[in-house]
Amino acid sequence: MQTLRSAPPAICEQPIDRFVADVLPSEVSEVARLRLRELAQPVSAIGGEAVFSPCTRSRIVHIAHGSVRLVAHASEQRDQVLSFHFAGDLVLVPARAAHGYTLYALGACEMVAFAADPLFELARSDAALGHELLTRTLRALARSREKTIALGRKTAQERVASFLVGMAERIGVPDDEGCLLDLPMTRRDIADSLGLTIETISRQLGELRDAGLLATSGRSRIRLLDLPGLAARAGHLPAGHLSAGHLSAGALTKSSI
Amino acid sequence: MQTLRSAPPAICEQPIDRFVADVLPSEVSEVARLRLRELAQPVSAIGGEAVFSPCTRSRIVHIAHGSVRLVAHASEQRDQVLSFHFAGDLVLVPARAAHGYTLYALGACEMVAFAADPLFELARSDAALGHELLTRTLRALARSREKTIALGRKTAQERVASFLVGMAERIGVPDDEGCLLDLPMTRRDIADSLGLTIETISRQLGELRDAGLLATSGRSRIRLLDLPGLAARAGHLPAGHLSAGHLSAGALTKSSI
DNA sequence: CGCAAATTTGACCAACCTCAACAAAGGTGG
DNA sequence: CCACCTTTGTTGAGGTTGGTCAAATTTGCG
Repeated sequence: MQTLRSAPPAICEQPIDRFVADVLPSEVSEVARLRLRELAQPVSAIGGEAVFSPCTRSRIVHIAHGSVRLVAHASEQRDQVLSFHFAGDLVLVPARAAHGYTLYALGACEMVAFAADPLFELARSDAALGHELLTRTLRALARSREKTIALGRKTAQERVASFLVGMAERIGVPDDEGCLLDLPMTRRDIADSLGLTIETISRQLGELRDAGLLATSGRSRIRLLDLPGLAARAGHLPAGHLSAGHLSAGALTKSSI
Repeated sequence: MQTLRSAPPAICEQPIDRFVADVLPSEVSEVARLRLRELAQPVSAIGGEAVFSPCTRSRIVHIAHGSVRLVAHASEQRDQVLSFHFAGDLVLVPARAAHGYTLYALGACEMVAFAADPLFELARSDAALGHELLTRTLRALARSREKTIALGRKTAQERVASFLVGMAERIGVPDDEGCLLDLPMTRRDIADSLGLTIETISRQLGELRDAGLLATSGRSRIRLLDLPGLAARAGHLPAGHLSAGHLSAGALTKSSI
């Protein structure tokens, strides 16, 4: 991956190189690569920091290291977390419209940001880049729809179980006795993501613990002891006959807008 | 738009031609057009009919005439309407994954369906088609996020007001005294879309009527008398300083996946 | 070790749901 | 064109889930 130009002495991989490796398909034209490097804008943030406070122009952000939450402001004191994103993901932060949007770092983050419009313009002429953006946007849409189902028609317990199963797929570490989760977000983040309160999150986690489905240790460590049991409580269809389509569960494991 | 091949004697426009006119950018290559005609699958449905009952392969459906609702089945007796779509829109009906999905006609419908995979494959080589699909998918994502905000953090009244404002933008007919809506969906459809019950929809419409914001006549006719007032009750940011970005409110008016 | 922030737990409350009865709409057949 | 009838929508009474407020407890950092 010889993509460095004026190679800065890097201890670890530079965010821009991580972006190239993660997002650019090998068929992307050389001219598009150069244009992307022109548009790329490196961004760092520390935990809790608002990356695009009042986001005035839509942006596409690639997460090289760390994790973030994308928040919509429904009103004073009412935030809705639209999505969580981890290293390797691409996030679309929309410009203010009917609501305002902000991207917050959940911990120290290294990112590469692009103004959305020139990026989409570039995709108009480069089919490989366009296809990559389309694929990721479709994944984001699938996740957003899952969230719609959860918020519209699921109980508090089902929402929490869905959240845990979803996080297990994305950042869970397989383990002899289930799956280990080290959540970078607080209870408030989870509550604002699931349309609940921190108290309800706490109570539901307690119930799932009492039911033997998980064990907690400290603030952020959760061991999932019975993933199928959790999926059942999440109101998911029984697994096993999932189709192998373009957007099947497996395809959703990594990276999305 | 000379896209007819073996011109069938058509009284009105054929669905496939409507699709070509609505969706295909003029730059789409001739070879891609031919391939699209191969993949296209005309579909008709009457009101209430399930178009893809248990949707096994992901599909992209273009609505030539009529309107539809995309439904996710959270469980027996618990449906969530993910989106409504009208003539000119493109809908992605996902294959069964964690939940099952079905597309229902809201009235008599003429559509053109595609298996999603070959369509995306075609977009991989044709940048213009890819860009069109990307643009529409981004709109769908923006709408889905709006719904997430509504379901996660809005009261029943705010949800109903948001719904009305959104429908006004899509199918409202401007009128000397506000905006006239002729809703093709039932109260149940609205309830399943907003994560509420039909009784709550009815009561909230009653309150908005008593507040002088709208007038109803019959089951489906609603006259919106005070759009700014409704937008305020919807919890929207005050209008006026909306950015002109790729996905600003105006750009969302028509067509999406 | 001390402390501020995060989380848990408990008691109470309200928004919305459930169940039930009623009214209106609008299609059908006479 | 009208009476009937089914479907859809409205209204009311009471229950439940999850929210609110407050206090106790834990975490993990300095």
